[in-house]
Amino acid sequence: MYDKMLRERELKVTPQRIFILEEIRKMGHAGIEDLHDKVKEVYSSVSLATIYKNIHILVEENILREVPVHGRKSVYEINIGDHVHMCCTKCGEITDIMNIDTRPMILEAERQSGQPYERIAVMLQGVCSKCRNN
Amino acid sequence: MYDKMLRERELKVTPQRIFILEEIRKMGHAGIEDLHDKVKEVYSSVSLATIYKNIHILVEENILREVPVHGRKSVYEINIGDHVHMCCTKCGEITDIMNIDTRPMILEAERQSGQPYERIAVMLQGVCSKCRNN
DNA sequence: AAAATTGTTGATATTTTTTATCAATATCTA
DNA sequence: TAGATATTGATAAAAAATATCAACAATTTT
Repeated sequence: MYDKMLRERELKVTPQRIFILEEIRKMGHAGIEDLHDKVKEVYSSVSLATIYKNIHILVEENILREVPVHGRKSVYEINIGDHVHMCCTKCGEITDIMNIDTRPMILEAERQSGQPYERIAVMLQGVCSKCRNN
Repeated sequence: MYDKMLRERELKVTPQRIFILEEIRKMGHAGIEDLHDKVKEVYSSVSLATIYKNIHILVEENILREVPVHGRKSVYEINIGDHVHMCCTKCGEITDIMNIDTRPMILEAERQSGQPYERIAVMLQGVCSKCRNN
């Protein structure tokens, strides 16, 4: 699955790398430290540097995307294109909101400024339904 | 000007603090290190810790806002409420886009998820007109 | 206006986070 | 399967952020 993506970019298909990608997909959004912990469960000797190096190269190659978060460290997700994020101001959980079309906002910005935009990152902040009901 | 905002929150009005706020307003968006350099020009002995402490408390008190940026450290701006940011992928400059209404997107998200959102942060990425013409 | 109170500053130490280095090893190519 | 090349893991180094605390400044109280 990720094999092909890596090969296309001439990145070597190592078990650690595959595991990192699969873990991020499972987790949805993962921080460096979370990831390191998860990977260690299987590759107990994995170095933190390996996590950093992989995250960097995978973001550079557009396989992952960085999601910067207010007040804490970035998390990373599989690059599935632009979409809206929500961050709970109480528990901090980050979730995707997939059904909001961001193109109208991009088009409006392009119309106003006369310059094209390649990407848009939207982060909504509020209390999630789980926290709201507790 | 910032005196009142600080007093209302029972923060002491120190020259360093005022200068930091005025400098951020002038610069539009400032990173910690930029700020430290600017403040040092006038208060040559200002400690980096003072910059950090002020940024933190001023963000907490909603006088400043953090603007997280992909691939680098956050910058900070005077809190003028939600608005769209643009970051040039070539020169890195961050600018405000003031005339895009973010409420429709918030309303749509609220309609879909049935939960309220207090804030929205939008970051557009593209090559700015200055870079485009060079 | 001086004294008391309280918060802030600056200096520095410490911690945390990230990057660099490099030999050993694993992946891939031919 | 051998050779070329990239990746890993260990660790050192650098960079970024936070904690500590005495001296000081802003504000409040008297």
